[in-house]
Amino acid sequence: MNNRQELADLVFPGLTKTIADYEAMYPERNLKENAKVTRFAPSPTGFMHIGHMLGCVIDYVLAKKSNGVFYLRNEDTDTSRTVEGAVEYIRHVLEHYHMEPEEYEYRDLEETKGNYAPYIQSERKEIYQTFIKHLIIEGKAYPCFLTKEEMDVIREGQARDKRRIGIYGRYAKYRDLPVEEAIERIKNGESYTIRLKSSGDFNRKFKFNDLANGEMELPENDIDIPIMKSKDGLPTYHFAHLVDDHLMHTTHVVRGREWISSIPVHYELFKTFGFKMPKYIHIPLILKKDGDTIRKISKRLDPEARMTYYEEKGYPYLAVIEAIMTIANSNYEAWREGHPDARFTEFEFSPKKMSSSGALFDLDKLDNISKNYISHLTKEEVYEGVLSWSKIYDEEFSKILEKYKDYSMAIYNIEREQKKPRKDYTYYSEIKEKTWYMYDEYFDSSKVDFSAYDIEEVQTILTKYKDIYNEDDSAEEWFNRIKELCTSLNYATDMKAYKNDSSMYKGSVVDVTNILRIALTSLTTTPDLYSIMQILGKTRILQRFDKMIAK
RNA sequence: GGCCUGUUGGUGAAGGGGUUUAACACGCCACCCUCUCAAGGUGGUAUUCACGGGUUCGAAACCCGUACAGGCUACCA
Repeated sequence: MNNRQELADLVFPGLTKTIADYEAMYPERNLKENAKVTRFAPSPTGFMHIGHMLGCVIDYVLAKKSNGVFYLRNEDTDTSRTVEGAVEYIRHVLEHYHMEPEEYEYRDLEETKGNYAPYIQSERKEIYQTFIKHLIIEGKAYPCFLTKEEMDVIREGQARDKRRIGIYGRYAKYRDLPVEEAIERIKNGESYTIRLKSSGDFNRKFKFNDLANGEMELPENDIDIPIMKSKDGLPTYHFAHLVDDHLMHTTHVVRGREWISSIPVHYELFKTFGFKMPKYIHIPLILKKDGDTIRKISKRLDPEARMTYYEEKGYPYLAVIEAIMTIANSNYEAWREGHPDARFTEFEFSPKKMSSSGALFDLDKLDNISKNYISHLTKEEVYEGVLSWSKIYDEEFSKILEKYKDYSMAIYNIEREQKKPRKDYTYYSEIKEKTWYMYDEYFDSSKVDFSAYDIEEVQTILTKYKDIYNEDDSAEEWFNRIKELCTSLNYATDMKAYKNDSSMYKGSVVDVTNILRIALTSLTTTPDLYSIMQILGKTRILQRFDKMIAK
């Protein structure tokens, strides 16, 4: 038994499997050629960012389009940051957006699916340790006894001397410590971390091809990065990435641009083990315009950074995905025009076409997409959408919706079933604001404001209109009747004539219809009045008129 | 300080040496249509691709500098 073996056994006693054992346990996936294996691998911090969502959607599209696998992995190696309920929240979001992973592990449900389990990193500790142990035996990793204070001193010194910061070269104090001495210190109970014994040369460059950014030239890593933490023996992100994506046979890693600077580390790690690197797609950061400056969207400052924002507002989930796809590939919109009914996963996503600089997430654009999307739904779909939204966010309104189902659907159907439907609902939370006056529960005649008009004139018009109103009128008959009323009261029916010489008239049809509109809805702007009156029905109409006349 | 990566309109962007007088979409503005809105229609919205040099008959596109912006530089992911 050589010394390094003794050290490895001391650090990791009782590990029974080898790397080869694990590789045998998790064999190649049996997939068609070019099938992509992607993963959504969030840290359970309890919230989800629009940037995470971008990555997640890309992962999903890549896998679905190629008949590959999209799986969920819980990256909880930082135990101090894990938040209770975070995984449940992620599950909720994936469900809400209908992007359920094919492989996952939900501890709370005691439910695991997939042949590469566990999918929770904290449950994979022994696997990582087996790989690290191998490195120690090979002399490619070593225990480091640097304390936090010592490292602070090193860093400050490096900063002062304008040198690169990090534990490398002569700063790696323990990389060449005699193995016996390391064994001795561990036996004495000293705290240590395991570091990679880097063999890279910072002055040497290597070429790396990123699917989104193309080829880049990066310096080799020469930093002895920590691969295992002293606190709990869990690996750092870099090492978990190596082991998991190797064993789970991930083909494409989608992650934020901030990871580009870690590529040299990952490159060295994969090279050290002789594993094939997955392909990488480093996606742009999502930026936001703040006054005159553009900055990274912030979960603290920008409510729209959090995915909860979109649910609370009631954007249809597919509208949000459409907006995200547009950010991902700007040719998506053109594709969508040609394939109005295709699912977004049919789109051939091209990493090369991603913006390499940051992407501004434009809420105006989202609103437009969402409006368009809602306008093309059926009245039943809109009803279902508002109902399920209001059940969570506006219980009172949901009761009303349930009570007046057909009536509500009729409202949503105004100018809907036509080639170019109305677009006035941007998200579900807005629907109540735009339709409340249709419900007697919300409409209040005493709050109708006619101060812009002469009240006696209003009452005359309403009284006269009541007499001629016929609920069976067609739209044309309805309007003709209003015109007749106009003529008899000296209001212009022809807008051009009225504009030419308004002094000849008391007002125009616009005044008359608006008076009717206000009396019935209390608003000056509504969708087509005829449709509204058809839906309100005779009883409600007469009731509302009478209340105004009596005032 | 070091290492990377960017920079095309109000926004997302297309374009990778000459059909670019810079596509498309959103936004904005004007007009038209019109019972108010919404929608729709028509037109407008970068004489120019951060700046300075160079290569070339020709550059937004290729090369070199500069400026600016962003990321990383943790026993966080």
